[in-house]
Amino acid sequence: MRVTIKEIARELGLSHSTVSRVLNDRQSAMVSEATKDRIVSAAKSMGYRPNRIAQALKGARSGLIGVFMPESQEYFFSEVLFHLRQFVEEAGYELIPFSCSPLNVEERWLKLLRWDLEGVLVFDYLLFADGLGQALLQHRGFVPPIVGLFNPSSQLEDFVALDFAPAMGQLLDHIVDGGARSIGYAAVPGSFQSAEQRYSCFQRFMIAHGLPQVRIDVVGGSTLSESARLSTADLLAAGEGLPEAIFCQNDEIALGVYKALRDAGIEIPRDVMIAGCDNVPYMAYLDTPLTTLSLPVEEACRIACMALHQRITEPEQPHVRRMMEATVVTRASTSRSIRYEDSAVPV
Amino acid sequence: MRVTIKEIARELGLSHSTVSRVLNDRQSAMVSEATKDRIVSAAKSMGYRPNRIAQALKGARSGLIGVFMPESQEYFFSEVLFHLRQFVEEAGYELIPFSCSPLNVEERWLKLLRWDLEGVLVFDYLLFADGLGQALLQHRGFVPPIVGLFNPSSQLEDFVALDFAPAMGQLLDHIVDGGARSIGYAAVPGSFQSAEQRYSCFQRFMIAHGLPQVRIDVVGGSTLSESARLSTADLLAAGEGLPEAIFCQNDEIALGVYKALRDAGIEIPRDVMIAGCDNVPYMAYLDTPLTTLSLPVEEACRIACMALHQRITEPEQPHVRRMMEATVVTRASTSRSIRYEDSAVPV
DNA sequence: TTGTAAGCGTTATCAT
DNA sequence: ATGATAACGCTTACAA
Repeated sequence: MRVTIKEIARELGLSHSTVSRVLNDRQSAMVSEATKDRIVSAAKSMGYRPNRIAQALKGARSGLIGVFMPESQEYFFSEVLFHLRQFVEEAGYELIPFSCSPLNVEERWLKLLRWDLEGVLVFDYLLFADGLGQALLQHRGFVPPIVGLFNPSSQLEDFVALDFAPAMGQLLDHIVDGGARSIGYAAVPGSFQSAEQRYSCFQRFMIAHGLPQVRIDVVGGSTLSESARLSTADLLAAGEGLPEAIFCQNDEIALGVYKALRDAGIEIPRDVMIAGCDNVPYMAYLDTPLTTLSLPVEEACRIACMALHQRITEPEQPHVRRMMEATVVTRASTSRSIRYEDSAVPV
Repeated sequence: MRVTIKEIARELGLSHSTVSRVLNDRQSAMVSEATKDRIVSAAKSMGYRPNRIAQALKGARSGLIGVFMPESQEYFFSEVLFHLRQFVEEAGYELIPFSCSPLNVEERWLKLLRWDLEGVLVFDYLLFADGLGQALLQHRGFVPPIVGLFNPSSQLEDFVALDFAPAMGQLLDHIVDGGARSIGYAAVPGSFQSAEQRYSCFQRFMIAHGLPQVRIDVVGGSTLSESARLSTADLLAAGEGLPEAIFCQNDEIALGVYKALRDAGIEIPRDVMIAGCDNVPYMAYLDTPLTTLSLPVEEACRIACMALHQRITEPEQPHVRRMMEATVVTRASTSRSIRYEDSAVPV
């Protein structure tokens, strides 16, 4: 059996409240040194460990923070999870991730809410897809503080999101400067809002510059990279000619496009330039390193965790609606003349 | 405030036990249809959600399973976490990850034990480094069922681990068949047991075949790939000559080695063959796709979760000490003649 | 300085 | 068919 404070109390002939006092160091000031010592050493020798479940039930603090996230293997999500865990644990909470697919969002969200979490971090483009989020948040009953992640048009009161517009502009300028006229946009059709923001940036830029744009739909395949490789191979087989540059919704897609082109003997960036998004570290090690948009993921996670912690401890603080900017990491895949070694961006 | 069964009871002029009965569908057989309906609809309209913390405190089941894991950004760990979460959630639990660094293993382990988890999945080479694990498990007090992950020499009663020996043998045969004589082993010095198993396989093979071996220590740098790239570049600068093939402890290291060689104008596999370990999917998309050892991660996670679930529900079952075999994924980075498209292994 | 008792939200065993 | 009550392990007024 588990060792409880009652056990210790019984063993020592004390009451369990005295034991609790000492072990929590709450009102232990007024406990005699003698009994204090007895209790501490008994606790140690008996292997006492406070029961967080009981503490959570009693007190206001459960010490748990939830993450509501898509069930995805993309590098981006594991990177985010890594940093969130780091910051949440630093702040003395434990992080409990709830993943969901488009099919069970509501079920999982309700499951999450059962754990009386102190706060929740939400990839909220997911929650708000199809207005589902509105419906969910209007579920009656208490909902803990929520901080939204990475949705620039978040409906939530607190959120941290990314602005791709400036970086997209710089990147497209750089690509056009390099001599490309027609530019393709490779993406999974029907994507989420944060991705659509990138697409509308792209469209506006192309129209403003009077350049021809091509949409490359990434479909089929088992993984994102594989989908992209196959879709690009199909495009090549169709023989309709390629755009002179391709911007990809993320680095996984860029990798598949890259591979399909290389396998077809197409030179990058000479024949076609490629750029991705997310700055997946592996992409810097390709024979032709990939230009990409870099997201301040760690910093965003830090801010999100701080915001949540603050909302938990001081509920009346003003909202946190923080936009952060992506930056361009120019590498060889878009650089026809100079070969940039790494992340230096000549503006 | 949160809606509780007491609230509902008060609202309806019933006792909270009746409400509980109905909402749990336990002894609700003997509750009149009328009140049953009233309770269910009241619960719905008031937004009642059962409090898992209270349920956990009362009953035996907390519904929580912990993962004790290193604080690492390697792809392998996020892959494992992804699959564990999937299977654990399928079985109706929630997964709560506890990451730790070598510096705070004990502290984190004790934190974990406070959550009266129903079971724990442990990367136990971590727990058992320096005999710490033995010490930890001998902490007095109740310890929940534990299943060890990926440590072939696990001290735990239940574990799932990987056997690299057959795959290592096949891979080295394949490399030697391809014409390489001297082979390097690139690794971070002072690694864990499961990595050391690979190294001793390598050593035995090389000695048995009378071939010269080179140890390449991967040190410095901020990420594993970067360490490997720098270490390899140093080796090249030293001008001592390279081995004809290099086996790398994992794919991240292989990627860094690959990049250093390519940047130096060295052809792969013509001048030097490279192989890695872990089958990180990105590595299949390099200009010269990387040969690697593929681990049955998903299957191993499935078995580990099943084993834990079984140990929880039927504690008296026999131990699960399951070894699974890695397989060779032969790709172009070790294939001087034929270019293998993907995973086909000609034995 | 220490003990008693109430209560957190449940479930479960009694009564009624 | 329903209600009263105890219990899970803990914290915390309040009493002694």
